[in-house]
Amino acid sequence: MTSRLEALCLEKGLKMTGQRRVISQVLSEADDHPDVEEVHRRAVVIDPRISIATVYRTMRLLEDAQVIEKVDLGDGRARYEEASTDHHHHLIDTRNGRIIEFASPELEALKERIARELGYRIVGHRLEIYGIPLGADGNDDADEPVDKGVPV
Amino acid sequence: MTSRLEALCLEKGLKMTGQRRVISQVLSEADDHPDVEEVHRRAVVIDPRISIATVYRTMRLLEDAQVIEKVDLGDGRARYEEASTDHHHHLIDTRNGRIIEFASPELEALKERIARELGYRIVGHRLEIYGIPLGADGNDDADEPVDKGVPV
DNA sequence: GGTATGTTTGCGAACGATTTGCATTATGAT
DNA sequence: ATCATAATGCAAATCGTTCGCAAACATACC
Ligand SMILES: [Mn+2]
Ligand SMILES: [Mn+2]
Ligand SMILES: [Zn+2]
Ligand SMILES: [Zn+2]
Repeated sequence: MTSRLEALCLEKGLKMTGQRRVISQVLSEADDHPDVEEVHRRAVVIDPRISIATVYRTMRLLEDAQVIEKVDLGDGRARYEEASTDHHHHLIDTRNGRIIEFASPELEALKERIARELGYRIVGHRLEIYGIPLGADGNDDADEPVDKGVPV
Repeated sequence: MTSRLEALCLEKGLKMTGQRRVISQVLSEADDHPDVEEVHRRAVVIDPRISIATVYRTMRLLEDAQVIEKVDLGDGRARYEEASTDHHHHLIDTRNGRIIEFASPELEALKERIARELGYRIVGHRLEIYGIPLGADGNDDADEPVDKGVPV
């Protein structure tokens, strides 16, 4: 019954409350990039006495503890994913918000080289690509389910 | 006396008000990536009867007219630069916020290739690198002037 | 140059995402 | 079971940004 993230939290010595357990479970079961409202929505299904403020606080806690990572996908809100996933970036289908994950060693190497040539050591970076499927010019299925992220 | 951006606005047939002239001048003279508050601060020096709301509205107008471009550098606010500059990305010095511009044809090509392999046509993309100078481990001059952007 | 018409402005209020103060409740260690 | 400390819920505050509305303005027309 203890979720993957709950175990991680215990390892890190975080005090485990009921709401933290539920949020950990929600995040463990998520295979997409939910924002805080979405996490709250899913958490409330499991236990209705969880406030949005607690979700905000817990997300920050888990982020600080490096259990989850914030992803900025360009819409106004913060989205999250498990930190244990391999490093990757996101291609956002602008027709419907669907997110495709990808990794590229060449890209990582190139970015290192660019920074080095500018005399810098990289401490972080961000890359997103926005696109539409090849050969799709209309805005078909503009209302399909969103962010069925595919694990990298 | 008519600034570069003011000329552009006239070409596009925008109604030229006093405040739009001033904001155009401020943006024409900027060689960095000011946010709206900063544009307002600079505008007020030239003519004190310019409200922040008008700056917000004018930035959006100029962005829609493709006279300026919004840059998201990861701090909470929107920053802007002239749209006429060549395509480039930003390396942010995390010690002091200084911004270094760079362009990389290899990077652009690679990104195209990645998207194509995923079956997508790119409609936009974003990349920023955060770093500290090679051989700088302390946080020296953490309060120097910020964002002396170097034209690409 | 005056005048009508539609735009733009300034102000403050509204906004959406996130954080925070504070009184209440729960956790984990005795 | 007790207790000190940390976490929660709620509402109010914050930050960047947008919006409604009445007043001021730009431009086209006489
Ligand atoms: Mn991801
Ligand atoms: Mn730039
Ligand atoms: Zn990367
Ligand atoms: Zn690029």
